[in-house]
Amino acid sequence: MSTIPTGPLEETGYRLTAPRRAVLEAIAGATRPFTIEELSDRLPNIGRATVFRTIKLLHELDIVCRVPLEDGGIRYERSRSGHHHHHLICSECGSVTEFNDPALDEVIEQNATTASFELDGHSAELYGRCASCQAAS
Amino acid sequence: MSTIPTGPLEETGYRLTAPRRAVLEAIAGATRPFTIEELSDRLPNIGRATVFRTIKLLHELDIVCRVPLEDGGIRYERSRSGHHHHHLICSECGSVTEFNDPALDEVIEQNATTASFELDGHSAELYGRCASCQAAS
DNA sequence: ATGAGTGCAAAGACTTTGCACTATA
DNA sequence: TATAGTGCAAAGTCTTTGCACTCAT
Repeated sequence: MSTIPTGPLEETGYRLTAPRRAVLEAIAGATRPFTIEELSDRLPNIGRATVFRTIKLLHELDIVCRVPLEDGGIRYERSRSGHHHHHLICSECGSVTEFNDPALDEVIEQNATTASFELDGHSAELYGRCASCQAAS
Repeated sequence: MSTIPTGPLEETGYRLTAPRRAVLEAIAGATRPFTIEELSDRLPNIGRATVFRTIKLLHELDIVCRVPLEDGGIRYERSRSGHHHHHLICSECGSVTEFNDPALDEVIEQNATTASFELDGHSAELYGRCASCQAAS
């Protein structure tokens, strides 16, 4: 079970309320990137608006990050502190696996430099079929 | 001025109608990635639903592709035939520049291979400030 | 002529907002 | 206790759908 990162909230002057704790726990317990709806369903005692507001806040504080899907949909997941990563998204079972490759980040930075572009952030998502779905067919 | 690619529509058995021509022209004339709303505003005589349906169709036929923005928004642009490319998206002026880097694609493929992932497609977007916005500040 | 395509308006899905109430700091 | 945060319901957005009509083939 993961630790719930309450620090960033308190440190930034936000109040640590029961609904926020509940959202943080649900996020910490999530086994894969989730939609607002899934999160909200898991938290029936918390208003949907609050879930939206909380996720928006956590996203601003970099506690959660967005996972853009191929169909334009969006999921969220806990940010690994400071470690930027990318995703392997299975279009068959929907599983999302993280990976990290310094070479990839480097190539991206090189492209930005070449274009005289001041890089703030980037996203790289790979879409296809995961190993288990391949094995299953 | 770019040529309007009507071929893919006809070849696939879709009818080449006046509204579709108009959408294709608007796309060909676009100087930067557009939203459905912008496109629809440019085509006041065409029903919004038709614009949605047409873009959906063109996206399936790979005539347009999605440009995912950092804030989760989506824009579209003409696909360069067969040439997968990536974007430099300026968060200040909103300009989108394409780039292409075989090294980037290669690193991505390597990661997929390492993870035994069957790669269908990928997206890589770089967010930051373009050269002119840097110069302007 | 005939069925794909269209426009309109209604319905849906998703997200935000207003406001009175609650509870943290 | 002062005010950030919450819940609810209403209001927005954005997108899709139903249906009768039109038009490309």
